[in-house]
Amino acid sequence: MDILDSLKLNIQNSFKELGFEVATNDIIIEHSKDPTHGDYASNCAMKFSRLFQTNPRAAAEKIIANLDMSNIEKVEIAGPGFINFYMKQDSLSKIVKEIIEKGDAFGAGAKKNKKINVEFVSANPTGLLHVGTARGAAIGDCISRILAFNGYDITKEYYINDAGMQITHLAESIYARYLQLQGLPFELPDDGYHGEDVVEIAKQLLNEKGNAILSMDEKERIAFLKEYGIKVELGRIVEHLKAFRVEFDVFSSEKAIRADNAIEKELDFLKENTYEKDNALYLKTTNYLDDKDRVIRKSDGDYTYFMPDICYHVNKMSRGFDGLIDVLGADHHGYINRMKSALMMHGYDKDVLHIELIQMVRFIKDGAEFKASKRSGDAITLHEICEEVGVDAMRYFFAMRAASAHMDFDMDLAKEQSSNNPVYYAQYAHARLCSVLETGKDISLDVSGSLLTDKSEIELLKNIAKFPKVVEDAGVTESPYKITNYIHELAECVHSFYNCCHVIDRDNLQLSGNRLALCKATKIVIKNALNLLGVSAPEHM
RNA sequence: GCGCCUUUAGCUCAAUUGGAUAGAGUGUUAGACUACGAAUCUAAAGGUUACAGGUUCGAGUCCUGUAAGGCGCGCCA
Repeated sequence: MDILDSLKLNIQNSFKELGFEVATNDIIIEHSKDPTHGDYASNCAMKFSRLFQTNPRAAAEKIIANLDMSNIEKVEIAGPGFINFYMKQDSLSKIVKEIIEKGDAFGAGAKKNKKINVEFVSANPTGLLHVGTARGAAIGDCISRILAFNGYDITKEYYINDAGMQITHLAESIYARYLQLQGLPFELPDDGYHGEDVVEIAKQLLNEKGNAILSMDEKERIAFLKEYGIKVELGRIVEHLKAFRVEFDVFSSEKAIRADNAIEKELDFLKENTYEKDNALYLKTTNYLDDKDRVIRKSDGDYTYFMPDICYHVNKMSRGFDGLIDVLGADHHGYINRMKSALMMHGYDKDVLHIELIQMVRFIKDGAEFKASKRSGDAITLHEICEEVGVDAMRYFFAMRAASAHMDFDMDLAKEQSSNNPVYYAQYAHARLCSVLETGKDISLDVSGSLLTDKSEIELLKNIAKFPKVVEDAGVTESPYKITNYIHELAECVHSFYNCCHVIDRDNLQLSGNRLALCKATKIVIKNALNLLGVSAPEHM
């Protein structure tokens, strides 16, 4: 059992002795920010002072009197009624052994036996991924990794909108370029895609098929070009995402979802929640969470985007997931309540679907906002920026901030690849530890940690010990930035320790053995933490 | 006009979900290698948490109002 849990239990037992039942989750133990407040602190005396019908400090006295002191050096009551704990050295240092034993698994949560589906990116395969989608890709992937480490069964899914108008526009654009390449008269559609990538596809098409496309009738041609275009575009997207260390378990196609009359069946299921108005079919989402009913079938007979998406979400639930997470751009926020409403019509709780909104990224270039548009083809692609900035820096940068925070991406700074980038700070700490361990590889490790008493060593011990709690917190709040904050804190401790404690001293092998073991344990934690972000932990830089 | 998000140090962001003196990075200033990696460390300076009320032992955090910015508000996706 880790040190925080045992403290909680200790306090809980003390309450029990006094005749009060308190849940472990209601007992909060904090890491003291200020060393004069001890190693850990609890506000339980203040929080539960009502139980005691006395003031918090007097309540604290009673709680303390019933504590088991075997791991505790001393206890103090401070301020309005905080209880500050000073731990015995060995209760802090035993974490070293535990981490080294658990290795890659240190920090992982127990199996939850819950299946969670995380859908993210899901960009239309109509062009290269641009940097705007990169934030969603990074955060979606980090959330998946964090939840998996917490013990959930995670399926990462990409939804391909291959049945809508956008794809038709893509097909028309490819055809226009195809005509152009052969010197024939052509016209780029207004709603088309004007990027260089479409020209590439047309060239490839010409190479493979020659002028065979010309002889197709329009319907056949569009169908063929849609499929052809999607295959090429999606292939590139997948390739670039892979380079960004984002890989999906499942690709779902809108076209496939629509097959087998799925929409009609769904409509039939929903029929009591629909009504016709002006020849269009409305879904009564206002009966649930929405502020407005939504059209699902237009007056021309086509379905709106919402309709197949309902089928898609129902489809996901039917595959046995306990929860769905959609990572969407913040401009889709109007979408949350209508989709939850649709799922509620199926009897699901509104909380089975959790939508993580990713706020807009503003790109700054040469000190001014840079507007990038996909259709005009002047957007900076994910692929380009990865090559310039590096995948580690990109991923860390995006993970660093809460998804809900508006964020500026300074392209010039990012491209600078200077030591300003916080990812190097963490990676450097890891590389340094590796280097020390290499230098002292002939010295046998002492995992007891009994000689670790320096202030910087104690700080480091406390920090590596709290990793499992950080993982859990980042999991329940779906917040990768909590991992980056932690990594930074940890790296700070490492560098500080490194500067004031000389690790390898051949005249004092016992102390060296203690410190090398601490280095090894810390190295494991940094690596595990970076892995949750999909950032590498290099041994040399 | 309505809805969602945001407002904290010069700039970019945190604050253990209501706790102690609001913290990091960056930028500015002053120091530190004849030892394991100076991409580092040790300090200093920088704040009326947008504003006004309210809730309580206690508010950056919760409730109300005001102001500023972003994004939505389609039989588009």
